[in-house]
Amino acid sequence: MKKKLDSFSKPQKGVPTIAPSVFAKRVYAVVAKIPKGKTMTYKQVAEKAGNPAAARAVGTLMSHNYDPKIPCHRVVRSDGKIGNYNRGGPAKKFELLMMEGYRV
DNA sequence: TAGCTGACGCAAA
DNA sequence: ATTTGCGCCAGCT
Repeated sequence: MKKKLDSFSKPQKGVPTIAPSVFAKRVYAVVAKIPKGKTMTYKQVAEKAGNPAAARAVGTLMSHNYDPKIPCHRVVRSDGKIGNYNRGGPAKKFELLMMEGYRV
């Protein structure tokens, strides 16, 4: 009994892993640093990542990122809206934010 | 290499 | 206050 996890241990090519770009790593680091109960806008994350105008790029990276270490649900839009979510849609994101203490 | 798309942002109407 | 258009960068075909 030592197999089974084989397919789970190795990197699956079917996973939409994003390119290991420098900017991407910056974004991941910033998002991972977001404190619980707080929310950052894509613009803020982009700015911290080093590109204040790469808000779109941040969203693109998040959409391709499925890493649980990246609480992308804490990243919201500057309009005050929640934005999108690749793990169940904006509804799930809304629940998570409320669960963590997000208030309008 | 060039073009299109996209979890955004902001300005103008 | 809401809707439309344009610009932005990164990634994919």
